Amino acid sequence: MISKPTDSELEILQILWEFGAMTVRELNDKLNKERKVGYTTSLKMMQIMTEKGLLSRDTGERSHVYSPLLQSEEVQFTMLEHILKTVFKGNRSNLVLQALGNQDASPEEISEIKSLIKKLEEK
Amino acid sequence: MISKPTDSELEILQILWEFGAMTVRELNDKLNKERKVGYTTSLKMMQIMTEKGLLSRDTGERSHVYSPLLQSEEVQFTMLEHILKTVFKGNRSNLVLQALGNQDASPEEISEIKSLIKKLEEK
DNA sequence: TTGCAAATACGAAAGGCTTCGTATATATTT
DNA sequence: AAATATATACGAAGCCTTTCGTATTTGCAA
Repeated sequence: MISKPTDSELEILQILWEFGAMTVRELNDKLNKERKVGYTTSLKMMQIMTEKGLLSRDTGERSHVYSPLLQSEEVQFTMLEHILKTVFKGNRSNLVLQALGNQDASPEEISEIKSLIKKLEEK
Repeated sequence: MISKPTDSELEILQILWEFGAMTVRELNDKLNKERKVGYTTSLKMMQIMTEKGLLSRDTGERSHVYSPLLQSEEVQFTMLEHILKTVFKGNRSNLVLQALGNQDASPEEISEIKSLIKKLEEK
């Protein structure tokens, strides 16, 4: 069973998914473009995430290099299934409707979604 | 700004959304059909949720009656927007695709969603 | 080789969540 | 009225998350 990362952990995972494996220094720099975070805070987070099995690290060099152990799609799936149960009582269509409808989904987004559905049907 | 309830809080909100306002005793009974929870645990949770503005309570009778202050749709919206940002980098179509595709969305569900989209377009 | 810079390790504080025990108040029953 | 049952109030423990300070190690440069 795949764990549900915290928001702070997701912040870190997002960066690793986008840019690939990197050192604490590199990740902390990227994080600091969003908000102020101390270096040792990032370090500690990544160490804990490694313990938890969210990241792996290569200690070959002095500066360890961290990689995500989960793919973004796996976490997306886990998170969606979780709120599907906890806030949508398992009603998948309702979730999609809410995702589509109750706000500013542009016509472009909607048509993109329609074509995705078409592809899905062809399988 | 609407808060993001915890999983335990959602458990309680789900029950209140489904069955309407009720006392701690009633809610605790329903909760205990799912898992073992002490009465004072439910009580404390509901008191805290009241402080937070998630519930209101009527103290007219000896047994206070609690009601949800947020509608289920509001929370659904908040939760979805949150994971849209944190795990989908704002890509709404991707979220919908994941909700639809990477699993057992039945043909019935898909066609239901298509008709929902049609309605959405007509607005 | 001594000193400075940069990295990791570690501990711990602060705050939030969940759980429950105990105390107290209020009804109900005998 | 006394005993029992049922409610709320309150405090606190245990755990997790986030943050950072300090200590230690490692590499590089003067």
